[in-house]
Amino acid sequence: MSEGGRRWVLHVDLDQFIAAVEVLRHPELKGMPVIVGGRGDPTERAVVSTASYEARAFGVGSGMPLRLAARKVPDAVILPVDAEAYTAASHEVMAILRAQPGVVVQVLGWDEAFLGVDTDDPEAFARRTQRAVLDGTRLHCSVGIGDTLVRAKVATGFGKPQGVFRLTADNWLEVMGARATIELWGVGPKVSKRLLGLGIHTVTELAHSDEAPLVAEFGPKMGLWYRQLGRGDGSNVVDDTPWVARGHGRETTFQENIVDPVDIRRAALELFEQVLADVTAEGRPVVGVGLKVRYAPFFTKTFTRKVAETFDREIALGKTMELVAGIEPDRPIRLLGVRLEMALPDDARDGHTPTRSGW
DNA sequence: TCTGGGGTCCTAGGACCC
DNA sequence: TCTGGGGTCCTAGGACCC
Repeated sequence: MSEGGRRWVLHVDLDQFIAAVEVLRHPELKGMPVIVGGRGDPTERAVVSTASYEARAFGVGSGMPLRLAARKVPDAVILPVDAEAYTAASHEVMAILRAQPGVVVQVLGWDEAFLGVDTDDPEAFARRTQRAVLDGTRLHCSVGIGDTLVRAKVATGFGKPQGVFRLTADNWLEVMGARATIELWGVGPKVSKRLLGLGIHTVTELAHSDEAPLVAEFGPKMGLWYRQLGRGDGSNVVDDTPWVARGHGRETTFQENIVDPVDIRRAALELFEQVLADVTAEGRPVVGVGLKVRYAPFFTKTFTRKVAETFDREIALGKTMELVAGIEPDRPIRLLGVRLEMALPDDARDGHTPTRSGW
């Protein structure tokens, strides 16, 4: 199966995936600004899931409030999120990726995956993979090539759209070194700010930083991890062990804030039943319950409770309602979430199941 | 402009035990 | 009044990703 050659990591990322799937089944939308989000109603509280490149040209991006996006692009076609359609398209793409010769596939989400492959010509492999995905699904993708997972993941951004880009130890600092740390995968607004507080602005500065201040600021694990991230170093192992969910949750944003305890209890109960159905379908005992409350205007609180390992609905429900009783009275609530943690299956408890950080 | 919904993982600090 | 050292478990909360 193997082509020989050295080990490469490829990161495959579908271009404007959700919008592209919508255009495939609504061909008349091709070339138009398409925005997918919420229930497709820009007067509701919701955010943008994906915008087509035509809409992005107006400054619309994922995570932006739908209301604002609609104002920026008055002519946009706004569609509701259709998770089932995207899941189906995703399965088709992943099946094609797994069919590539000699490849190990680790799925990261709806629209992206790592591929591990031994080859002397990763660019050619990437191009063949793009072709196979396009022929099989009519979807375009970009491919990052790296000698580590981190470098492959970051490389993809330079390949978009429809391109291929390679990042290795040889060109990592040349390409990334002068950039701000927030451009690293896993560094967000908070961490980049705290890094600035340590005098670290760029990727190069992070890569060459002393470990002591990083450890003092972020702890022994994350401190070292961030420096490694700055170097692009880390694992190059693509792990196709099936992902095992740690839990399931449901949350809902109320179009009108709620404050009445009766409404709160009813909403919590409804969410609980939905999550319980998801968890029951997996057949694993519940080991914890969690509640997430977003008070208006924007302040989030989470509570968790451990539950004796149980399948018992009443026990889990009782703990959930204990948490509900702790909600601050008289404060308007805009979001409520219920989450159930599940026991890991026996064969996954010894750390065999992959984790999503730590590479 | 006003911030979804689904997740994961890490850390701090308190309780408790020996 | 001043109070060890080590460990585990649990909860709350922070941060990030797609």
